Amino acid sequence: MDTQPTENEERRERILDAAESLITHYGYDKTTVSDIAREAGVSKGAIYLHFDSKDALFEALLMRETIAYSLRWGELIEADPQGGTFAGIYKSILYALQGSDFMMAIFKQDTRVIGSYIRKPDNALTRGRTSLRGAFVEAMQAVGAVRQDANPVLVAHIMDMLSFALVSMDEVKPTDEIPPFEDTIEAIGDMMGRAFEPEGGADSDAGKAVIRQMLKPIVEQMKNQTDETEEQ
Amino acid sequence: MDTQPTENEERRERILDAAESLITHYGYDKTTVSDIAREAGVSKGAIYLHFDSKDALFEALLMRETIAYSLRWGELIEADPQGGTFAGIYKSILYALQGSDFMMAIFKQDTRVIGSYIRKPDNALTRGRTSLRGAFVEAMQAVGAVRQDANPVLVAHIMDMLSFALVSMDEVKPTDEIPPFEDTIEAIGDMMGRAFEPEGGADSDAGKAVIRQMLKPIVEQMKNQTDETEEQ
DNA sequence: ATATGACCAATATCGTTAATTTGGTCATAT
DNA sequence: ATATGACCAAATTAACGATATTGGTCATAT
Repeated sequence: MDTQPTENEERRERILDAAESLITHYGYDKTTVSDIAREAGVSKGAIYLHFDSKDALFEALLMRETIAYSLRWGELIEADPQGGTFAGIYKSILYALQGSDFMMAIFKQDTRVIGSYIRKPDNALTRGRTSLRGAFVEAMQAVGAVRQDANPVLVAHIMDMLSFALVSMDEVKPTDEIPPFEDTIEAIGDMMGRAFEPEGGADSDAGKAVIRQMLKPIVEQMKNQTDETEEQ
Repeated sequence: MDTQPTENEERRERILDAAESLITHYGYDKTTVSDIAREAGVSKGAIYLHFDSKDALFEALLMRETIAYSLRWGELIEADPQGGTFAGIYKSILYALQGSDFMMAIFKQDTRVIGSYIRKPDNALTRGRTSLRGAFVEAMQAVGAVRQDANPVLVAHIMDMLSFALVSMDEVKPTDEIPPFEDTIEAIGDMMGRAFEPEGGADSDAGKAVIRQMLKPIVEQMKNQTDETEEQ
């Protein structure tokens, strides 16, 4: 149970770093395993000591980035005293996208980045896409952070729509007509607060508790993931 | 100044009908001029008596459908006593999309439908995409139908995001996880009302006046369009 | 006058083969 | 033990002439 990464773990991370950079830049299809090996400064064979296949490498990257992304918005929420309100949480979820072109590509299902991976049956993207957000809205409603008369399914769907549109509008409007990322997120947060939070304003701490509860399995899954790696 | 359509106008409409059906179904590239002629029951040469080129035909179709779409939501607004509120107007704008697969494809910039047309420099889709909605929100604000402290540009952008996402979510989520069109529109309308209408609730008639004013040039353009056709 | 469809140049698609690249392996070196 | 990169079968891409299709025209028929 050492906390500092072994040489192996470090190299695994380097490979994933290289893969992330190359795939977000050139896409899954045009990025070859040799490219990743060269970029990571390891031999091609070494890649296969860590991952069963190119697909498995991509899935590991997806897993790592999803977890990192979740932890990132978790931290944003904790850092802000008012971060636990419904609007505050959603804003953090959107803000945390900033800087991760990879996660943005995943959110917009960018076929140029994901390439042929998406077409594979039973892939990690179409699988596991069970509406986690519906449950989140319900939980927020249960602690009084969301208006009681709001429909959780529809609120969750609007959240999905907005996060998708946030990262996709560059394909619809010319860039110079799109407001800055931060401005848009603030406007969305303001709107969500007015529309879905209860009259009196919501309790931030209750919301933070919901988030901690929801992040718990993710953090644990991260540990399992590390264990599995060491088995290989 | 006859009100009933001439034989020529009727045939022009038939051609556009055929084009709309074929293009929404098979896309711009795979729909040939001969296909349109056959479907419309006219010769290929006849098409060129009405339109300069395949591109011009597409642009005429786009124009016709945009005008028809605008008149449709205009009517929906007039028909509803509360249709002139900010939320009411936006709901009508979204409802009017229903039934027109062509307009939906335009809204989502569906490359399968639009095909190579979009790639042409200075086409009718990228041109004329000047933010009409910003002006609309400002006008609504001027008559007190939108909160004074709302940023018109950002409100307009959120409207663009939501309408884009409304017609595009089928590419992100499996169909069975997407709520019915009507339910989503109602939820969006409810949200927009709570978030952007002034406290006391807005005056519906003032909003209708704004809409009439905005539709006026469109209706006139429709007349001009008809005149131009007769010149050709 | 008006509409037609055979006709044409330009472009796109197809069929085929050759050449290259790719994911993945494994004998070898360290 | 561990890492390497030459190596391989499978798949992708390039090349390219043959074929078919397309947008657009115009002599002809009505």
